[in-house]
Amino acid sequence: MAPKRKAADGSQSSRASKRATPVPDVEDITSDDDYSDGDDAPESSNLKEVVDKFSLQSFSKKAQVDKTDPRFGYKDLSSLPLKLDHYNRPLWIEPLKGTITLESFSPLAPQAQDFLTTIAEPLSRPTHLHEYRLTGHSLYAAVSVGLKPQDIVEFLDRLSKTPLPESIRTFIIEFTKSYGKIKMVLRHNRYYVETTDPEMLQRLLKDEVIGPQRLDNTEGIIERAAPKMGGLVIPGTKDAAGVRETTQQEAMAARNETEEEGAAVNYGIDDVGEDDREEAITYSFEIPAAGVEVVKARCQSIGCPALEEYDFQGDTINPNLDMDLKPAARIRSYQEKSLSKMFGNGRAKSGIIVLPCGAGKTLVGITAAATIKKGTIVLCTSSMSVVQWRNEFLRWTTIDPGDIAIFTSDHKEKFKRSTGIIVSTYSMVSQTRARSYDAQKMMDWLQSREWGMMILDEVHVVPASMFRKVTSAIAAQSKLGLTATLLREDDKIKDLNFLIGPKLYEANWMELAAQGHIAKVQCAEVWCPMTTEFYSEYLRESSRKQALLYIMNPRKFQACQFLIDFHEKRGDKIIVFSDNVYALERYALKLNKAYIFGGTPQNERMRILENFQHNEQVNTIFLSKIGDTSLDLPEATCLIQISSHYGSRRQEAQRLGRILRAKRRNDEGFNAFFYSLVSKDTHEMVYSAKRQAFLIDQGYAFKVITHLQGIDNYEGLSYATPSERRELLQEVMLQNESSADVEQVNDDLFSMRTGKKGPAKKATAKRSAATLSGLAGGDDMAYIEYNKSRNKALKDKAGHHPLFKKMERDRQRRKKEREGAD
DNA sequence: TAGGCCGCAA
DNA sequence: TACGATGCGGCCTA
Repeated sequence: MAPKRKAADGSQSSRASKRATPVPDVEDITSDDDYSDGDDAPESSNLKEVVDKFSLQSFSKKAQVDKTDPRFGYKDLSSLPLKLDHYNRPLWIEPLKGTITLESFSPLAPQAQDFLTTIAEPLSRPTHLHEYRLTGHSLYAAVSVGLKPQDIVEFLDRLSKTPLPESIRTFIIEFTKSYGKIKMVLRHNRYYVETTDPEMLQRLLKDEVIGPQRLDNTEGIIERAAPKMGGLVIPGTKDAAGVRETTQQEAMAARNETEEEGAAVNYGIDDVGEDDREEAITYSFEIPAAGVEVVKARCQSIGCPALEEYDFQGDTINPNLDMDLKPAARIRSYQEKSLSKMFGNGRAKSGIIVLPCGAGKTLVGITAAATIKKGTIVLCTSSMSVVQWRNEFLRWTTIDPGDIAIFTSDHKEKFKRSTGIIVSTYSMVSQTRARSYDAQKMMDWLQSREWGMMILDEVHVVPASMFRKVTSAIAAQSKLGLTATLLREDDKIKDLNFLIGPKLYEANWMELAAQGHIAKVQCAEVWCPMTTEFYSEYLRESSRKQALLYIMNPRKFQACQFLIDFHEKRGDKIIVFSDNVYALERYALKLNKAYIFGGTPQNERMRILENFQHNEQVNTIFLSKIGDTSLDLPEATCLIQISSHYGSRRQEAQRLGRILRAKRRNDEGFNAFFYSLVSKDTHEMVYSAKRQAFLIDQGYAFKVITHLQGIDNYEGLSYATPSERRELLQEVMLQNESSADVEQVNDDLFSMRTGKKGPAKKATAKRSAATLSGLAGGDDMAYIEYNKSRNKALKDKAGHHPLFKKMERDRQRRKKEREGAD
């Protein structure tokens, strides 16, 4: 069934999801049957019915009859009547897809923007027009922070230029009717299914799966007043500063419900201006802990997923952790806003917070932990960030160092007292192969405990098949995912909705830059023409080798050299990124700069980074993709990208993130510069366009530079003469061969020995023939000699660089695999 | 304690 | 799309 629906509007929805952080359509909520446990055939068809009933598409069917001209795509609103004072209203609402376009120059825009980020998914936010979309999950997130459907409808109607389309109104009302109505609550360490809607309660009790789960020995249906924000104050906020003196003493003992009259803060959505939650009554019934998974799966499959909330203030069984933010610590407004989405009703909601790099994700996680004050487990991608997290905890909070422990392969600690914080890596926890004895003991311990919160750093890695295991392996009351780039090039990002929870908050990069929290960056794409020699080889080669040709394009090298020199003279600190290690090394050696790649030993890395940070003489470093994630980079102000991983938007965003901390310089209105060097008329252009999509949706404008001013009379430009370029080409072609297919090609070039026969080998031989003919000059001997010494140099290097050994190993292994397959 | 090996990610 | 280059973390061995 799912494929059929997908086929119906596949092209449109997939195109939309490529634009920005992809958002699942309504249909996605349940289309993956393999994830909801215990789904058998009749249930699935039932679930399809329900989902269809609630999908925006089905509401729009009627509207689709009078199809608008397809040339205008889905944004043709010409058939809708305009309100008389439409120029005062900033929203265009599209009835078929639920796309909302905001005129961000309207005076009402700031207010509208706040609201829209709550109820809809941001798709694209360039300077003048912002695009959002209403989806099931966005509405889910909206109701989970306490918004009422009427509020949403009213608000949209008020700001829309056209009367609110009926399809949208129905969608919101019908959808929210069942969505977010059910809450899974843990109170005094007992699990309750809770709802404010008596009808829903009846439906649940009659349900063949959920009904029997109800515990009989309890008092049945429990009625109680819905919780309010009460005395909860998020530490580090302005309110906390005022409240601290008065409440700290009591708070130290235990926060409890009697604190109702404490300095309550309105953490709801201020824009709506109404908070009628006081009188709400909730109904709940208890289920056994073992039934939680079953009930959650069932709720998901009947189209009304249960919100997971943790009533940590009422949790008297899990011991409290003695930890507070240091008095000096203040969190920023957007951090506070994101946390208020999480703690909107005084409980901890599970979900994901998206903040750009350098905007203080760690502090958000730490503040959340300091708010809950229960045992917390933090998971990171690398052991380096494990150490950083621990240090940040010690830096920002009053936690006793003995209460925070590290669990990695070479550090297996437990905290001293009854509760505390554990920092670990995903791979440590999701390991399926044999564990060392210590690790196993540690894992048993982790799994035997109940954690107040699980913080998932770089949460976009969680959907990977291995890492997703962690969510079930460890029992945590609430989960907080943090990431800068909620992006993957596969479609697994939607899995996060049921693995972790909805997206609670996504910051607007441009806004943070305007407020000075992150750097303002000038992005530029520099188009470097290919030299004729390189281009003719490029046209001849297979795609794998084309890549090396456009990376090693001499004009690109010159552009890089020129830009480095230009920015060094301005006093910038420059990072040059290259995914390709060969190019990285060649560029760096030629320009006499330091470079770090995977094979660089740890102490060497430290030495280079140290110098880059403090030594006035070292202003440029070259990094392989090691710099994308796993290096703690010092502040840089200029970034040049010479080669990158195909069309990965995540990588582009992550790299840009490396200069977002830069705030020193402020000439020309920019703090930092981001250059992407692209060889013109090659496939690189296509990738480059794809890569930029995310940043453009965040509002960045890429300036295209086709000619660098002043490069013509620049002294000492490399590869200025044709003979130098030819030499480079020769080198590249040879390196290309040996790096891509060393065994076979070397057989062809340097020995008379005929290798094993096979189709792959034949093709290689043909390619290398073409290569030879393309090289300048007739004296092949000369360059064979040259190549020999080059190989020797590589061999010598192999002594110091594990990479070269490993490369060789991998090559051998692949070769064996190929042969084995034949 | 370093380095080999393996599985995994995107 | 599939592919595959590069890198990482963990366990095991010398």
